[in-house]
Amino acid sequence: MNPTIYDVSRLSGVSTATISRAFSEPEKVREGTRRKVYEAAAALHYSPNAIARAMARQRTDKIAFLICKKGATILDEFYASICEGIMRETNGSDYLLLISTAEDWSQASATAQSKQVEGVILGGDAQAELVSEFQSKNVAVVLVNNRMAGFDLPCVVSDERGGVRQAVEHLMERGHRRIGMLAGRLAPYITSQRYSAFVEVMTDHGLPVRDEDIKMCDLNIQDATRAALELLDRPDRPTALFAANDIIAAATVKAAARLHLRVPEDLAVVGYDDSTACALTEPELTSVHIDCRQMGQLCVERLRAVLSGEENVPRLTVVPTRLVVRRSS
Amino acid sequence: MNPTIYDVSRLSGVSTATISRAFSEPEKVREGTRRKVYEAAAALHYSPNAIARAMARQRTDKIAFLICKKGATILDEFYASICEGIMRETNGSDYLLLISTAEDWSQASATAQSKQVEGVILGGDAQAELVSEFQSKNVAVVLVNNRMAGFDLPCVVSDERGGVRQAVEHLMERGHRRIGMLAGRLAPYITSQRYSAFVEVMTDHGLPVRDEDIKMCDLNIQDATRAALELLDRPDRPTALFAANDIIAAATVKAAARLHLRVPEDLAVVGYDDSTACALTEPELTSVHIDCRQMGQLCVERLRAVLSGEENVPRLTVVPTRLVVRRSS
DNA sequence: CATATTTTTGTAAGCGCTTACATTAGAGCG
DNA sequence: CGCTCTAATGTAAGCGCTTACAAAAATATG
Repeated sequence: MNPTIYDVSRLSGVSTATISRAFSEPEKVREGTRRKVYEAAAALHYSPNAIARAMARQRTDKIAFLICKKGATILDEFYASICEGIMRETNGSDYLLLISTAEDWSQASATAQSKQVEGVILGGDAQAELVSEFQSKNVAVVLVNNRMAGFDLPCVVSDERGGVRQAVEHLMERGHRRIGMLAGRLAPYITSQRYSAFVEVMTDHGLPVRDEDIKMCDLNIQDATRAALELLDRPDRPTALFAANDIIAAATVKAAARLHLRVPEDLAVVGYDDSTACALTEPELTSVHIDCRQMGQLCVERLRAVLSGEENVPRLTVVPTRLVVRRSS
Repeated sequence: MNPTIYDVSRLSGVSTATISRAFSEPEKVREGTRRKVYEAAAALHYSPNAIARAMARQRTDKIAFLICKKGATILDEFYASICEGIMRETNGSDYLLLISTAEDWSQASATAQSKQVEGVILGGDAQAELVSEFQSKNVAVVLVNNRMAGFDLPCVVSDERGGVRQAVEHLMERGHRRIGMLAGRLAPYITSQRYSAFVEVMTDHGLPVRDEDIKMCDLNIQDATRAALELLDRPDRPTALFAANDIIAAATVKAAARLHLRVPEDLAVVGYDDSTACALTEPELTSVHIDCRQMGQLCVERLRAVLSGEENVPRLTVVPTRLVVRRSS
């Protein structure tokens, strides 16, 4: 059996109340007493029992990172990186982090409720119902890489439009005027952001956005390869391609190889996410780097702020991106 | 405030003891009573408070997946997949899963202690000290993809030797007799397993293992590319290469492209792990698939068994691998 | 030095469950 | 129908902390 606060009390001759204070608000106990307490605690290898503490305090200190998406999730490098950031920020703290993936919101909500979570960071395509559900149960919510109209909650997002701008303007600087895009389907928020930003940047620079230079594809390498081949296998093809993510960019490089196009001489390619995939292709991919770790850390900060009842927690936090130039452009 | 067991008691006219039983051992309460309880609970949106339950039961139902490795961890597809399996198996259950990475064992141990974990699944290169520490604190331990001499605990590993055999014999079937290997440094257990298995298989088939056909490299694409170039850039090169993992295999494909060797005609390549990297290279990589998800699930099963005091929990569980043949061989 | 004020410490009542033990209801039987 | 035996239910004492409130000690004040 682990030692309890009573054991420490007996050994140190100090009351349990004071011992409790010595651990949770040390400034409220006098130097000498505090020392006695710590010594006794050390001698007994005592450390406060988190369960009992949670019980008495009526708080669980549990937060969750919930990825709402079908299929592989934590496997997705993007979410894994955010997760890493969240873990980093959470590790030393009192918070207990619960990581979970949920396919539908009722499952997510059930999990959160039964595990007594006080706050959640929602990644992926969280539906509005889920958020309402949490709010009605008084669970704090922070959204990551998503935004939701009609809800008043902190969101942490990467600067998608800025990232696209960096990528596309980089291609322009390299002299490209005929720039196409391989846009992804299926990831509503991100996809639409990247596509519309692309159009915006092109327009800003007075370049035409031609229908035949734009293709949509699913976010897997097979379909992306198919789309890339269609887009490239004609004499009148663009000289540069902006891919909505690195997987699509890698597919583009493969398609180029099959068509005997040299990258970057015949075709420049820029990806998005700066994932490990970038290093694997020949040549390596230029890509837009997202600071996922920082996003994760920021999420925890926001959540902590909400949970501790701070006023004026920022509603929108935009994390800047950075272009990493490699050999594909 | 959430409803408590007393509220349900009042509404249903049943004692708290019976209500408690209705939730944790329903077979012990009579049909009619049980119905009354559930109805009242539903009306109040009651669900048992896990904290209080843990407090009373003197069990936390918390388990942890601890990845002991420096640097990126959850980002590593291999661990992420295991993690996925663990989450799957854990999700519906009463267990609360804590996922954490730790660079050194004292940190790991501190985390586990302060979070009141009852059992841990240790991934990565856990040191013996850490295991002793846990055992002395009565925390159940299961090892994944690792084995530790001198400790009596369940281990779940993939069949490394079998996987290597599948890969190498596949190359032999394709007619290769001059087979080299790019072995990884830095991951003690796995690296040594794969290397020695390679030597074993070659020897079994009466093929020579030539020093100049074997190279060690770090597990990153740069160093692997360097090693692959060294290995391949000579007239007397092997006709097939077995890479200790997919990253190294991808590097090999890159090196081959730079040397204008056609894959698989001039050089066959087989990787290991069957990671997403396989699909990204041109041509796609033949690789050995590890069923990480199943490994994760098995870990939870073993841990559950140990925690519930079962006798004769299997000490070693070997998960079979499967060769996935693609265009690189 | 006595008194008022502030700081530190102690006492004890919960927090929401579980469970050993006591009690009661129901079943089985002569 | 009265008795025994078993199954179902209830009573109440914790689980290890926190914290409101009371008491005591330290410090400041006249």
